[in-house]
Amino acid sequence: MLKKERQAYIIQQINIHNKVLSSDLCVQLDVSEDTVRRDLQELAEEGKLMKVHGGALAKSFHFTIESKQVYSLPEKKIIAHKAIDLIKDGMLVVISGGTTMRELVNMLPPDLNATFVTTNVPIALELLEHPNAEVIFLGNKLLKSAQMAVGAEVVQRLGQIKADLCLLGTNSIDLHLGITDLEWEIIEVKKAMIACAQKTVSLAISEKLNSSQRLQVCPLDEVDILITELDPSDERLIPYAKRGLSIL
Amino acid sequence: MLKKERQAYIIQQINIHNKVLSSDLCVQLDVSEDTVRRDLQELAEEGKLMKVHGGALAKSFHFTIESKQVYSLPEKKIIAHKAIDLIKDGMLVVISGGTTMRELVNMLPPDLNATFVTTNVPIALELLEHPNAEVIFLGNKLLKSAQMAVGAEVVQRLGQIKADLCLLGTNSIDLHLGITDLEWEIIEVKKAMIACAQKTVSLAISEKLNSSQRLQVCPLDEVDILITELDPSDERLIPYAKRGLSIL
DNA sequence: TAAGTTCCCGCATAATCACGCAAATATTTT
DNA sequence: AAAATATTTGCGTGATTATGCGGGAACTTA
Repeated sequence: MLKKERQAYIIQQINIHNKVLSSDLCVQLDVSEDTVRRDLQELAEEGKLMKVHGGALAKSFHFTIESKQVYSLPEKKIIAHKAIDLIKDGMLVVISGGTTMRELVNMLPPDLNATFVTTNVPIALELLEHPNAEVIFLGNKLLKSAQMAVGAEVVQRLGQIKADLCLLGTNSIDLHLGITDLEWEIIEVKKAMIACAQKTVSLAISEKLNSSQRLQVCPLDEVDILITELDPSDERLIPYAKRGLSIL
Repeated sequence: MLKKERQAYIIQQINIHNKVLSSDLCVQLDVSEDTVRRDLQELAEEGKLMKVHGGALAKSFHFTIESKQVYSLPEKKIIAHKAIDLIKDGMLVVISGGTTMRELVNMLPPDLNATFVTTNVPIALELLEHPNAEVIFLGNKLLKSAQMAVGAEVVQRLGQIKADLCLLGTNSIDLHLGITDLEWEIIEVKKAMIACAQKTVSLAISEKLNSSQRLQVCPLDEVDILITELDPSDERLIPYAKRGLSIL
């Protein structure tokens, strides 16, 4: 069996199970543990997976483990700042959750007169502190992990809205699947958010570029603008620009 | 199971429940307590959580506890404690806003399995921290002054609910007008809350007795139970008892 | 205070890893 | 096609890591 084949098999297993054990692989592939380990190491260097003691995990684990609850990372401030310029007086803005978004809300100019629609509780609370923002919370059952309202009711009500802008906190974005996320219920809501807005903006710090989770929120061509903390000319962004996204 | 996998699971649990017990984890993950403890310690060193005797807490939990002590008047604690006894497993509870209510939510026993309906943002956020509570947020336009959703949409959806209990944070209560409040939009919602519940409970600290605002929420006879920090035999409560309210 | 947990420490065991080397295999050159 | 070169693989060795267990200390709770 060829090396490439083996590695393809490993990736496949990772995609299915989100993890592999070296011990399993060396039986399935009929090679020594060393070989498996070397394969994993190589794949890890290519960023295809995450090597750990005893095997490897899908890259998505990285986000669970490294869940930076750090509120104000400088990167997030930069992103927030860029995004704020897109919001004009009188706009109706649909806004998702996440710490970047909270940062953004916090930085909104006090004299801005816009209406915000959200399903995320901390964001709503933050928006309430703004002197002029009108806040609409689409409620329903709340999802604990994301602190947001989810479900058919929310999706339906989003369908009745025609927004100018959709600001999307993005967990993972890559060229293949576009924007992806972890939980089905979140996907549903985000999809509806995108659908109801004229322009969709994805806010992602650069480390979330070229990573993907299991479930697709939307393909790349449904995203209009991509905002990262990087300079638009950064090479990491070029493939996205080629796909027609505006980069800020 | 891989170590990182375990740790990811722990982080997930922390994100959902804001806390974990070592004893629970070592059953769920099928490892010894030592291993769990070592995992927690490691995660604590990385700043992902906060280790405490018996388990670990989310890092944010600490902050919320500290900020909570600002509004924790002892009277409110007493009231909250009395009210909690009314909430049983499986109940559907409609709950309004206010600091007393926040105190109450904070003190809910972790093993309580109830569903809560609210329109108040900080209450919703607090409820999300509870490990077992199901939270339903009825959303719409948010009223800044009360940090809650108001409007016809909310009233209508409350009309579709049949709740066991309505916990009402009360600004003013007197013998003539019953419960009163300041703003029209709040009144509307509170009325609907009372109407949809089998039992209405008014939570008020004693200084709010015998005071009234401009607008009536409901007359006294629509309130079933009145909870204050006073002893039920206190003379200030006797007139209310005579009007048929249960006093706790 | 006393009982029951939980924690901490060191140790033993087993699994996993890293490294060098030589054999096997693949690729390029002649 | 043969030789030369490069790459890949497996194995042995010793180092590193992960885990469970015992015993005593520290903490919690009644």
